[in-house]
Amino acid sequence: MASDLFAARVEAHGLKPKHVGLMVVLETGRASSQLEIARVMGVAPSLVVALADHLEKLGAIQRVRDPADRRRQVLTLTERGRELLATCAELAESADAEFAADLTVTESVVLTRLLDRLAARQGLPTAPADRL
Amino acid sequence: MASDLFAARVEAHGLKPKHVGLMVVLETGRASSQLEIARVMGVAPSLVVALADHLEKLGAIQRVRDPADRRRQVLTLTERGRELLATCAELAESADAEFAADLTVTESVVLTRLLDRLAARQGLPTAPADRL
DNA sequence: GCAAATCATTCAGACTCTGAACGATTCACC
DNA sequence: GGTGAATCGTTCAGAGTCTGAATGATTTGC
Repeated sequence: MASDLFAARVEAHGLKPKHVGLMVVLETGRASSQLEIARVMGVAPSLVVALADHLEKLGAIQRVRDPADRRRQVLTLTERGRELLATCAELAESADAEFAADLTVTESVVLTRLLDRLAARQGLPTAPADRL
Repeated sequence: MASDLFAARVEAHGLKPKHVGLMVVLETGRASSQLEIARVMGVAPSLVVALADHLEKLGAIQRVRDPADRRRQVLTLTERGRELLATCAELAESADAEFAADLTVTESVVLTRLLDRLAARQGLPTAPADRL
């Protein structure tokens, strides 16, 4: 619904919503290896490879072999990645704001609180990562 | 979110969410020719062809050339189609109910009213056709 | 040490949807 | 009335996204 708006805008930064989702996972420290990320995001590991390839090419993340287990690739956000993520957070907020433009303040507060509770119940992150 | 649940369940009836969306459009009389349907649903006309083909094969709709303009195909719901649609409506409601299981009654009422207003503002049908 | 399991990667393919053609029909206009 | 432009449905090739099986590298269990 409003995610389409968000998707269109992050595209200007060379990103798809799933790329942002991956960065959110990294930022919140919910996973570091690619397989963990795949599980958290609910997608196939092969897709994480493609997403990480792109993010690495953009300079948003770093891929480092875990010295303790050299099968694992440890992904970390770079400074550039954090900048990008901050920009995307702003885009998400403004998209939400536009979408809920004709709600009163109290209404929108009520709405976001209800949705947060539903998201939590669903085992999802409470943050704006519901746009994968 | 909850639409995934809905999608999985209508699949048991040989339908995708878009098929249900098309039937809702017919039921609400918002369009009859295929091109109108495409515009209302926001999809390409060629997709409507495929959706209608499938629904016709299931016996849910009828395709009749408009006598007044023989370029147009007029789609109408059959009795079987109305039955299917009723079943889908139940599925949608139960999926919603499960999804909002741990909300109080007043909370869920507030939520649906807010979402309805947002949908209306967006020019969407107020009905459960937000699952396209 | 060696077999089995684990992680990342590649690749083919399924699925959904779009846009450009094309045939049939209707409309505008002279 | 007749002709060219527009409209509707349809087909088809292809883009985009995602999955699952196969492969290679590495680690773990025993």
